[in-house]
Amino acid sequence: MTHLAQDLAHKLACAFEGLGLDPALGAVSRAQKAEFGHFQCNGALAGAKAIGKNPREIAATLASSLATDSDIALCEVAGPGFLNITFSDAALVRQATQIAVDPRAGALILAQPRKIIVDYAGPNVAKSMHVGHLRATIIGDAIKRIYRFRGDTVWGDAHFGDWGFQMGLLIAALADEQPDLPYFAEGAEGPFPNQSPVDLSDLERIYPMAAALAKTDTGMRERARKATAELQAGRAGYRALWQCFVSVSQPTLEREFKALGVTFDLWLGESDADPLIPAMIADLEAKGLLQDDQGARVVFVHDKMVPKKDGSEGPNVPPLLVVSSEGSAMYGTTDLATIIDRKKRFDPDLIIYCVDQRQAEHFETVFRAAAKAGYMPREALDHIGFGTMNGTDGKPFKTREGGVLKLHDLITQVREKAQAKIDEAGVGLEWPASERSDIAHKVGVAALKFADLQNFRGTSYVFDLDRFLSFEGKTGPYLLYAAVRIKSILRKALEAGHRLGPMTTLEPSERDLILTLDGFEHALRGAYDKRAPHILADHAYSLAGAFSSFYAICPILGAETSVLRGSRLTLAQATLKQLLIALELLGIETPDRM
RNA sequence: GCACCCAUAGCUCAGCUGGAUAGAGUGUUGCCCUCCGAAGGCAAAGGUCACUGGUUCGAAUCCAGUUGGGUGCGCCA
Repeated sequence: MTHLAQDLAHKLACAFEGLGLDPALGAVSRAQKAEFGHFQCNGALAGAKAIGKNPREIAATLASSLATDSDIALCEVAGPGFLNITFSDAALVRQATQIAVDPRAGALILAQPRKIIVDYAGPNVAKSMHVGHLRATIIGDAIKRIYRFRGDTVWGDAHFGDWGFQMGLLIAALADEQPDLPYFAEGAEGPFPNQSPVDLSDLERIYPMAAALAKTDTGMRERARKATAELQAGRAGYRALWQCFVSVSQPTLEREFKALGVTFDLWLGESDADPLIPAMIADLEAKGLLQDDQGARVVFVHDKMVPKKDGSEGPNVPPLLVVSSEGSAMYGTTDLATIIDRKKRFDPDLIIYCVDQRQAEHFETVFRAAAKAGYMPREALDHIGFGTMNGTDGKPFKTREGGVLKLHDLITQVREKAQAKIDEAGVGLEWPASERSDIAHKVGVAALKFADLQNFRGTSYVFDLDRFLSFEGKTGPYLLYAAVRIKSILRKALEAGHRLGPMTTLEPSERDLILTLDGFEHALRGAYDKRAPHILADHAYSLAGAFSSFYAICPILGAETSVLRGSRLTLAQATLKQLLIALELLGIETPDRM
């Protein structure tokens, strides 16, 4: 599989090299205007500086090197030294044909695949998911799919938040509320009842209450710390109770992931790393990394000292807190032990953490400690942060009632909106009810995911419910609509006995569509290298747009000749294939009709 | 106090190695369904790229500073 842009860049790179210049100058990009041709190369301008020559002369030399190339219809020097390149229709047709027969629609496979773990979503015990979890879930899922598609071996891990002080809080709060439960009896060894004494709604009521109380009530805080330490030390009653918390939380979380079409290869929890902690602490101690500090045991990871507000000096990066003064494992302890666990189980080349940007410093601390202790090199650990979700007022998002919007409610809303849209448009009234509701679900989830994935992950963004509920313009449903129309055409072609045929003469909109198809690999590589799914989302949108323009101008089934019809069917088929792959990599399912 | 991130059209956002007249969507104003699905297409209007200075033939992009906003800063995760 070759690509027009890549081949062109390669040819220009050779020409630059022939002039004694950096081959990287041969990079090309899609022309920004139709009159500039198909691609432009700006390397002559940058190269001119290096060897002190006129950029137009260099550009002219490059142009003459392409003059005899049969793929190039036109290559001209413009302005101060831009090179505008137009491909021949023969080259475009050849490229479209290649994509049409390639099962990967033009996407290459990595020459050197790696083993990668993607840590994403981060659901927690006792907390149902809200809109804030949306990004962590769907961005991580898209990253996983993109990496896997390009050839890496990838494990997605939910990294279930089932450990630490929050568990102690729940235990202490429940002990206050129902002290007679058998789990709380001193020295109780069990067996304990199979039936959980609480359900998720109990936990969701208890947890915020306990967390708030612990902020003001030192007694509550102490009881929770003690419970945390005892749970981690293995107190049977607490372990049994903790198991209940996990078992009532997990199914609800899995329901949400299923609705979003998100799956995990591993559902490991923070607790799974717990057994490794004692040995890890001993190891850190043996390596001389563990130090006593303010009653806790820490690993210092700073590289310099900086002045602090009280006038004293402190480390520029806070130390990793390994053992609290209560003797409990902390967030960072678990994360460090999880790295050891992952290394042991999977020996990954890279671990990607898809977690809120606000935790950047925490991960930096953990990664440095891991490198210092020799568990994983620093560059094999990467935190992919994303911004917070704000309301239209620019402040952290809240519903009108002032609470958080649950993910389940959001999904329900978009699905209902999609259902209403289908009903109102009167489409498919004769379709089975089950299919109509399935379509509504797919359309709704597509809207939800694309609204988020089209933004660069790094910055905070505004959560506007209306935007998520919009199905027009640059939205998920627009992409589905384009795909569904192609499916419909191909279905009708099949019924009428029309066949796909070789590509022939091209209209301008067809050339544009082919050039867009050609850019798939570039977009995929960008999304992969930058760990930024929005680059792929943008390509999918461009592709759907290029098809829609083509569709509006060029009749396919009603083409003037059967040769032309066959050619356009082939182009439509290639477009559909690539669009479906792109959507799948974004985690968006496409219905057959809508 | 220190550190990191951000500032682009009325609104929500793209802008890849610095490159030609800064792009989408939405909203506003037009036009297009006797013809493959109008959740669509075509077009117009709309920007001192927060501000100032610097580097460069050339800066939204790189550097410095200013202003405005966000986030974080050891015993929550």
